[in-house]
Amino acid sequence: MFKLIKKEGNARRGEFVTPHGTIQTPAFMNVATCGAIKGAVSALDLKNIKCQVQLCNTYHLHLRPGDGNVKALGGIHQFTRWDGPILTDSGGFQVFSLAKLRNIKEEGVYFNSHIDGRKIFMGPEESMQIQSNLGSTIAMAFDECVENPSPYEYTKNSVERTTRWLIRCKEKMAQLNAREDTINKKQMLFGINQGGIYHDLRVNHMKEIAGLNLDGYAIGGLAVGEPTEVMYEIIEAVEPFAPKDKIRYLMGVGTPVNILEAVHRGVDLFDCVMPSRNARHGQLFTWNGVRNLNNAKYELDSAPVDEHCDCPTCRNFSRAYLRHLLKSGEMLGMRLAVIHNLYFYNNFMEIIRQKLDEGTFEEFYAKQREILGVRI
RNA sequence: GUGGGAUUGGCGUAGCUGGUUAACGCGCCAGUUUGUGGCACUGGAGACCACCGGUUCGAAUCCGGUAUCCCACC
Repeated sequence: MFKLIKKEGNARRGEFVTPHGTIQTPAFMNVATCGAIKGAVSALDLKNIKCQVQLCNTYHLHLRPGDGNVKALGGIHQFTRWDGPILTDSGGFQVFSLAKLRNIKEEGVYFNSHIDGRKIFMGPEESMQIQSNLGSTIAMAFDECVENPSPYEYTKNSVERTTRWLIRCKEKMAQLNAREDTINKKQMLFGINQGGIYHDLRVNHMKEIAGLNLDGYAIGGLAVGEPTEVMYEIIEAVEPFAPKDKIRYLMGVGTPVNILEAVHRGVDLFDCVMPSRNARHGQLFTWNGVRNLNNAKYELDSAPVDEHCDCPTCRNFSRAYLRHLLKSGEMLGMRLAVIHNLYFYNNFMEIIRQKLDEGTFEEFYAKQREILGVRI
């Protein structure tokens, strides 16, 4: 299902074939946690911003509107009207981000709903059942994303449990895919590497899960507070042990520079809330660096956000207009900003693929890593 | 006309039994945001406390007057 087309150093150009279409990699997944990209962006807009794949969240959709309802309405593709690939995050990250309301046991995790406080339970089987009901293209294994920093012993025990959970996920997924009434009988499953900042735990875990013949391999538990250098080191440590013939996904990352660095180190797939969240707060990514549109200097600036951008926002609207809309709290301001940032990310990935095709990625990497993070 | 109340950074207010750098919200300015509980979070600039005078070691705070505004009554 994953075809490695070309390599330049460790950087990989590939294709990931799914029942909902082929993803050209490296690729960025557009985050639509509750079935919509925050900022009033629908599946119809995704066609115009070079989106290949979107990411929805198991935990959030389970609570609202309920995975049973989504299944009754034909599944997440029919529901959101996006017919391309959809990856569902397992709810594992919510174990981490809702830490104050959780109780982790061998069988799974007891949460309190953030909506009404009601007690809910999610384990590997429940997560797979929910993701099967949603009918996503790719299901993520149910894992624990340990907070950073965590003690070695805690992390070790957690990783071992995450492995046991992964085996249960795989078994449950096989059962569900064999059922008559399953929406997507070819639902894929990705495993998730954990181990905090401990290289030996990371490497051992990756070796262990590499033998399970999963559809893809994610690196989780990074970009959760550790220095970016530590993140890069862990990618370097783990990469040699990730199967060469499987797609690699770095969860939750990151800035354009982070992505560039990770592609350089052999990662194929990304997702991050940063382009959408930062857009809503006025921070826009451009080829010259990062712009804060709230800044007073844009009050009379009639240029587009990025002169080198062909997105619907930049083709039509000025920095001054966007600044005005954002300052006024108009929804349109967020929408136009989110559209720009997601287009920038998706286009950025397209350019990376192009450079890999041409064999000029390393040159591009060396130049852009100095530019993309600067504030302008 | 009489009585009562008000006047504090751009706006709305707190502080008023007198005591070091006058507080808060909004706005403004800047920064943060990494598998999205939250259109968020952090920081900053900005006020001779309406004006004039008095009491006091010391007044945004007490007293007198002036101005403007609000309410009630005639």
